[in-house]
Amino acid sequence: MLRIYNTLNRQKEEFHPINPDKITIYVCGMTVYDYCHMGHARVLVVFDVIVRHLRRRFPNVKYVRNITDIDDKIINRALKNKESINDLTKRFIDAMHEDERALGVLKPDAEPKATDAIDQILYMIESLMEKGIAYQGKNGDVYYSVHDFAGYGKLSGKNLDELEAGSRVDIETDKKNPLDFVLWKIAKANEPSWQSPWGEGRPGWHIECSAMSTQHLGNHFDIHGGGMDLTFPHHENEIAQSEGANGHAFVNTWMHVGFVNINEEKMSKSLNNFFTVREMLKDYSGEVLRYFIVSSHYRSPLNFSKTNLNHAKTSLTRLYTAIRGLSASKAAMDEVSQRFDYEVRFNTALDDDFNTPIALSILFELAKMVNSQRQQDFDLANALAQLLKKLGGYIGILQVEADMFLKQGTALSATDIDEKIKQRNDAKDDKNFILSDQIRDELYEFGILLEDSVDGTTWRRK
RNA sequence: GGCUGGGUAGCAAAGCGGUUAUGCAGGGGCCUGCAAAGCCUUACAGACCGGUUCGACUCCGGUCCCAGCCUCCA
Repeated sequence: MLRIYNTLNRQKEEFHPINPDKITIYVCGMTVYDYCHMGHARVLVVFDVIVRHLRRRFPNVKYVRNITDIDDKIINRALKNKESINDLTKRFIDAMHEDERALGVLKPDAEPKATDAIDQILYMIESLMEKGIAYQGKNGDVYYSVHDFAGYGKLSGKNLDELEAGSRVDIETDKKNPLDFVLWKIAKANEPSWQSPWGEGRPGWHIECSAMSTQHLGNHFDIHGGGMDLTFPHHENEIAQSEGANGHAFVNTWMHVGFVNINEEKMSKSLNNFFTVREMLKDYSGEVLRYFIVSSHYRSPLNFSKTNLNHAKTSLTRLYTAIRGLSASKAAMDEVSQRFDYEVRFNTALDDDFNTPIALSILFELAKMVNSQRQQDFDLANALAQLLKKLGGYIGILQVEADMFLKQGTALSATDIDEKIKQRNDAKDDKNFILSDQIRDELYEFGILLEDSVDGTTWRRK
């Protein structure tokens, strides 16, 4: 039984799909005006893990993750860079796709762009106008009237009185209420714009997600997710727009991913304390970044540091070391999967609100079993190693050859290393341990670690 | 000020009203020419103060501290 923490009710709930034959999930993706940072990476990886699990649990899952490609920040950045908006957004969409691949993130079933959804956006705004929930201000902008939607605040646990009491003085007199938000913005000179019944303009932030999710998944769907900072106002406003326009329950389960922190502080653009994915990929493989992300629960804060990234690398090395040189038939693997409870426990962990730390701990138990059986029962060790690799695949790790992971990124070529190993083994045969240790130390300086065994000497990067 | 979360061993990170989380690091041992890897073994927790209970890290109340949202943010 799958249980998911629902922000709407602030508790874990049994997941009851609207239609078990077709699970529907929408995640708010990037606004594409810059490279993905680790916070974006976390959302991408977390929902990748979630969707992988849903796909094993249900026959058909439709996963939609949008791209917001029109927005003030995009316009400003394009102006600053002296490039067209199209060039800018295309560049960062491509970069995002590269980062995703490095992180082992599978493609969503649909990846709609806001600029391709203008018709749906206009249609939705018209519905809101007809129902009297939206109005056009004196400046021409179209606003959503929060007082005309009864459920406003139900997701973020806010109520309008408190919000107004705490809100900063807003001098914008075009709005009836300071909390009203823009649905359609009248274009200024040289801004991209589309025709609309209210004048040339562009969509406000929030409406594109209501329009795209409805377009791809219908008025009512199962799961909607994003970073925790989207709870308010973005998701609150989406509910107001969609339920206001459609007169229908919008989303059953709202999921929010915790922040990536640096020194106990949220990583964010405004604090300028962010690290981009591609920056980190210079020093760490995408799989290490991915492991780092799944090593904590998705709702907990994730403290970003080199130390913690190194921990992730060490942990992953242990798992790869366990499966190194082992393989078994599917039949043998299926047999051990039945005989032991690792797979059941692994799935149970993921069923409990996608508890990846517990799932990982089971992988380590399995690794220990593999290692201890290597001498005792080699066939069993092989089969268990295969199972370990399969379970890793459920969360998108352990899928490259162990040697590739263990040897990647060394300064010396494999042939040079092999030559050194041969020299060392000759020295060892002559009992010249001073020389053999010297060669080993020399390689260690290059980040190469030697391991002697009965089958000979192997190496891996430190 | 209002509303959310959270404070777990040296570090990271979970579950759980009573039984080993897990990984790294540490101690002891096996293995090794010595290492590395691996195995066995061991120590180290639950911010503070009360309460409930036969028994609380786990439930309840209070105190302190931290983070986040209330403005663009994943």
